[in-house]
Amino acid sequence: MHRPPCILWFRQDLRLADHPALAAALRHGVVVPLFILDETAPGGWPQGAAKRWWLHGSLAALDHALRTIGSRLVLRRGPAAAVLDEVIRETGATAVAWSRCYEPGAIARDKAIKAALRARGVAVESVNGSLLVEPWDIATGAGKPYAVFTPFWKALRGRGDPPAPLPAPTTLPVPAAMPKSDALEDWRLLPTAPDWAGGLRAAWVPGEAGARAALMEFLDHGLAGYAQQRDRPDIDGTSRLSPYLGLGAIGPRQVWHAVQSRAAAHPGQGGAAEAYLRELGWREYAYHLLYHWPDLPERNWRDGFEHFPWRADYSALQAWQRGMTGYPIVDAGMRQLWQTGWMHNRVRMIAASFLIKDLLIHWRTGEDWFWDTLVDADLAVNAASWQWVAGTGADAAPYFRVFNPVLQGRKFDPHGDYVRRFVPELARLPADHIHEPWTAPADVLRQAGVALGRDYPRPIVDHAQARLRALAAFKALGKADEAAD
DNA sequence: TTTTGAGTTGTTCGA
DNA sequence: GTCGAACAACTCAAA
Repeated sequence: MHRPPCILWFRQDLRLADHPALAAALRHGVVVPLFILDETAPGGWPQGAAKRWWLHGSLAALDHALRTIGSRLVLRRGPAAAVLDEVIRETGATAVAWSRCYEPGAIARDKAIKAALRARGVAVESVNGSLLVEPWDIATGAGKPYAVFTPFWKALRGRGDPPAPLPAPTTLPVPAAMPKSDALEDWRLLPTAPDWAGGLRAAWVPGEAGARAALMEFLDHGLAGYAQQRDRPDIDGTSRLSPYLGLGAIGPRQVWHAVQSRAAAHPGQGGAAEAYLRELGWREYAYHLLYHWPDLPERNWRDGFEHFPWRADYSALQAWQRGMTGYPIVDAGMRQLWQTGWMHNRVRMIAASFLIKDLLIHWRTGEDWFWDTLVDADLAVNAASWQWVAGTGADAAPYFRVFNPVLQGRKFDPHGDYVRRFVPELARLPADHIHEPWTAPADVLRQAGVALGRDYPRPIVDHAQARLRALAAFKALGKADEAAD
């Protein structure tokens, strides 16, 4: 007697280890692993181009991993509810399991699907597979969501370690007849004409095995120096786990426990481990914010910015996007993003500050660009981070904090190696001039083969002036508020 | 209820 | 060259 199968609906949890929904599906006996490409998904944030590339690689890897344990991935395209109905009909499944998503569009979709399925007698299990803590499961003493990070982190950290990660199954029973599957290639998630993904392929191995390798690399070579070196884009002292966390090739509980056990074995690394766990805490906090303020990606979290005089300067925006602002650390970051689908965190702040404060362009414009170009594009993290830099967000930077791209470059890329890597036309400039080529003596420029305005742009704005302009605009905002009151 | 201390990531200026 | 203060005020979280 065959038991009816359970559909495991993969979404942003494309892995086999530490997968509570998979464990739940397995308790039913037979499992149909399903991924649905739903390009009509509600919410207004269709997956960006770089993330689609990442998705392709992650799905290929997941299918491969499933085949090693006797199963395979079923790919279907269409509205999620309709596709689920189809697959339920085809397989006779009596249950569906998934890991929760927290984007407002996904919540609405899943709620409707869950109600419809249960009304028809299909069991639904939705579980937490992607967060250390459910956003509704942590609150201030007054029972409200946290609007400041530090107390949020203290509360989360104070809970001790999250549950230990679950092992990956060694075998996955399949139904007698597996439903048909689309061919991944037919989904055209990869760019063609032109194929701009060469830099992404060189930089990344999507999928669960790639995530494990990145984690090991970080534990062996990044963790010990993390507290000091995470700000150094030339050294790459970060974990580079963000794209894997984004589609769930690895989960935060796995990362947490791996870091903790490494720190336990090397007592000197306790401080570094805490610094890193705190960054996981920021990811959690972004989800906390998005859940409780679902319009975080669209609207200023902090009131009073509705009438801020953002500039519409298309040519400046384009210079920023293309890495042609004339500020080497900004341009290096924007080109790293374009080429590899990722940017070092410190440089993200510098580049974001430049767009918002130096160019006075709306943070949503930057949010959109990052959404399209980042392989780790994450609605919660992206929105929370842009709002933080803009000063419109929770716990935001004070308005007078304006990054100076020259000082930041000197401080965090002291030899200029990061700039040299991504702005090769400046590669021969010596370190003491590489972050402000426009002040380099003529003979230094000549020897380095740089003619400003020809090989590399002059600065599109004067930072000192732009800073004053920003300070005045943000200050006027406060006054306008007072006048309105 | 009121009070109090605190709040990711910076820069500039003047002593 | 180094160092502390100013840059604003506000709101949050907890006692």
